[in-house]
Amino acid sequence: MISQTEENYLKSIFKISEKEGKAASTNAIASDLQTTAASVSDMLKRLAEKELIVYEKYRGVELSESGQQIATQLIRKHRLWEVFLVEKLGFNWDEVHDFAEQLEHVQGNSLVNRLDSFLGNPRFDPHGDPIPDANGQWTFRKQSLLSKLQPGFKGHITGVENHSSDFLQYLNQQGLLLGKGLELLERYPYDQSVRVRLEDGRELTLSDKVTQNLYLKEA
Amino acid sequence: MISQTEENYLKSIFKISEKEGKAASTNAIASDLQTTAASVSDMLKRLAEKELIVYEKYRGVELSESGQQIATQLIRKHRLWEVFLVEKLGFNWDEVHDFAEQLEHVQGNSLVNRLDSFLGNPRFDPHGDPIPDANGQWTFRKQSLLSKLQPGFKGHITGVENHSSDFLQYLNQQGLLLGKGLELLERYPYDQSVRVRLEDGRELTLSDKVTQNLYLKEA
DNA sequence: AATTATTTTTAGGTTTGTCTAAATTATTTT
DNA sequence: AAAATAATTTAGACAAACCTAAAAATAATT
Repeated sequence: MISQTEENYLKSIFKISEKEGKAASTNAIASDLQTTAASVSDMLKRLAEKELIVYEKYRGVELSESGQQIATQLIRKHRLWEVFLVEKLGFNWDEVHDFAEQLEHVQGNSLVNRLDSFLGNPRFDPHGDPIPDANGQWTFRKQSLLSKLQPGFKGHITGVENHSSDFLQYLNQQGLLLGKGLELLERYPYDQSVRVRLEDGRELTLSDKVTQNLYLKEA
Repeated sequence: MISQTEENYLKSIFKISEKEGKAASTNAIASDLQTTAASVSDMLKRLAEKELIVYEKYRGVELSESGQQIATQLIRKHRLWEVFLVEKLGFNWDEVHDFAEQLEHVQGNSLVNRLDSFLGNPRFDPHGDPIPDANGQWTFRKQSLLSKLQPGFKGHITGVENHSSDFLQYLNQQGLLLGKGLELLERYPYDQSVRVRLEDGRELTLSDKVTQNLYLKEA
């Protein structure tokens, strides 16, 4: 058996390893889970004993095969529940994270698999993040940060890098929702802000802080 | 803040007090929660300090006003999730208890209230048990155990007393589902078994063990 | 290379929830 | 009413998950 706390550690290690592309450091985990390095050190010993991670003292930590499987299924559950909360219960995309954080710990494969069918086997969650299937397979998608694209680019919004509710609410206000089409008109070198035209004809100026957190896919 | 364990104690005390009609004993709680009397004694002290229960040493325990509110909301959540699992995800009524037992601990009023709307504000769960509303109000319904009814009675199935999956699966097999109409033809005094005719014309003999666990309402 | 700074681990302690065994209180039986 | 039985509480321990403070190891700087 694996506790909810242990599950959260595995998820955190997965997330950090993925982003950094290398073993997760004790401090990075502590900061992600809002706890102390000492607590993390403690826990890593336990997780290593259960062979959920590969851990060398002072050298950071990576998930083992079984740890990776568990983390993947947690992310699957988290994101499917987010789809449920938005699609079926009518929550906004900035309101669902905390609920999903709890729901992902509910045990039982038949539940998550039936939920998947009920939702029509969605491949992406309300933030555009991919949902692994029951076998842990990911759907990949070519998408680029708006900050990396050139004027003249036409495409639609496919995801966000920053998931904070502040940012999501800002996007809501500006009508920058998932799937929305837009064209990149111009980039101002001075502050890297950009001018875009939405599919409804509206024109907006977006700061670099926005463009660095918005993913788009070519039309 | 209140832990999941504490929540389970409150629910157990609620259930026992309701059934026995008096304060819950330490032993009854221990047996219900599959733990020891010593552990219960420990926990009762903590719950009393938080004023969630009214507790007099050696005299059993009852819920306080706030304890009762929490227990009621837990039951509300449990039963609404059961409706979801059966109505939306297609589970059988004998498969949903363990999932609901986990889902009931998910925190956040907006979730349960939106779930309630999504399900069409059901007043009864898949076992016929009433679902309290957001204010903790219960819907009452006149229903009688089949064992207490007289030959000639006509009505339909409204609930079960025993919630074990064994019993629920037996009812499934016999087609004795919630809402099914039936007529009580005869009771055999020797073993208190009864002969009934279902709405589809089929006739069945039911043992006292069944009739003592099946609720009916007059047509 | 030596010193300084940072990161990580260890040591020791707290809280929650559990247990067994022993002591105490309540209830039932004789 | 006394004795026996049952129920409950206390005492003392343990594991999980956390903490602070101190020690040790690694990385960065001079």
